[in-house]
Amino acid sequence: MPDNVSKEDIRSRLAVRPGFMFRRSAQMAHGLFERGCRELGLTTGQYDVLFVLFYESEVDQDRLAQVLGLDRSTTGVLAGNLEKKGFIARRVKPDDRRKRILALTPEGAETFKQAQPIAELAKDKILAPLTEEERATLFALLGRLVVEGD
Amino acid sequence: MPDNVSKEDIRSRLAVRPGFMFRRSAQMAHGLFERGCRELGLTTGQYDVLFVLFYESEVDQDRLAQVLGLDRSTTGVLAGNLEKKGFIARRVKPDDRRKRILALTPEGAETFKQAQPIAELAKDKILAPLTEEERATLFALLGRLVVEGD
DNA sequence: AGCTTTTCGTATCAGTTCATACGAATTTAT
DNA sequence: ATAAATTCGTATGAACTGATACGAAAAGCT
Repeated sequence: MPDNVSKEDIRSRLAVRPGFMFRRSAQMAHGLFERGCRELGLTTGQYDVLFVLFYESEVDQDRLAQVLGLDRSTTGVLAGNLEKKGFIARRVKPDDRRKRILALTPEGAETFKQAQPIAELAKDKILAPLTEEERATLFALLGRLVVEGD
Repeated sequence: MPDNVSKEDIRSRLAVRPGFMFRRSAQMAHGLFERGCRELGLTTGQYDVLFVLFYESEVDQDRLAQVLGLDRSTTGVLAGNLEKKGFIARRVKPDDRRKRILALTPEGAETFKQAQPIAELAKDKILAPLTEEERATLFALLGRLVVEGD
């Protein structure tokens, strides 16, 4: 147990721990997006759901969970909050009554479109310190870590 | 609103969004660590606190929050949970009675030591797909995104 | 058909995270 | 020295996240 450790020392120790750096990155991206989206009342998780629903139809909760890499409980909470806000609608799937089909409402689609420029701005701010090439490198590396199966 | 979008399409759309990829990375690291640490009853956030306290002494909550990049509420909850488990002790700082000095208990230090090999193993698993050089690149890039000020 | 297993969504509980607001203590300004 | 502003911790409320367990529905098996 060393003593007399400077702030820089502890910071550099933390800076090589993947768990810590990933949490900090996610936290920073989350904060930037949400501060920009404050007036729309959209959280990052909710934006992700609208994102999927905007580009894909006939999505049930289980599929949504798989695509977003979430478990069923979390997906249910997210969908519930979006339904409360009137941004998505849930209906039982006729062929398989265990499943609920999710779809954007007109308000949900409209809100998603309004959030697009905010999301772009947040993305730019987050990645501002990196060149185009470095951004590509970063996403390529992360893509190899984040495996589909989970 | 395009239709007939394949699973790969939506995945590749998500794969270039920093918010999404950072969340997924953090989620993966978090899950790996916590599954390994199950029997110790340590979460990643709690491990981070023990990590700082192990290498630094006379840490008050505000300083801890700064180093870990957390706000005061979160830090208070984390410290409270660790205190309940008997892993840390809190005492009022004599010079400034607004502050609480945090310190590892012997049990806390012991548990941290036991968690070390688990943390190393999780780190190896997470970064397994990358070479040493790629890992260095990744941390260098992330380090430039995660700014100290916030 | 009838029984078992699997799948999908939900409910509950715990932990993390932030925003906001409040009380106590300190510091600064007048 | 007294008043105002700032700082530190806490309390409350909301959202995200996973684990576990449960009920309903579908699929598989005998």
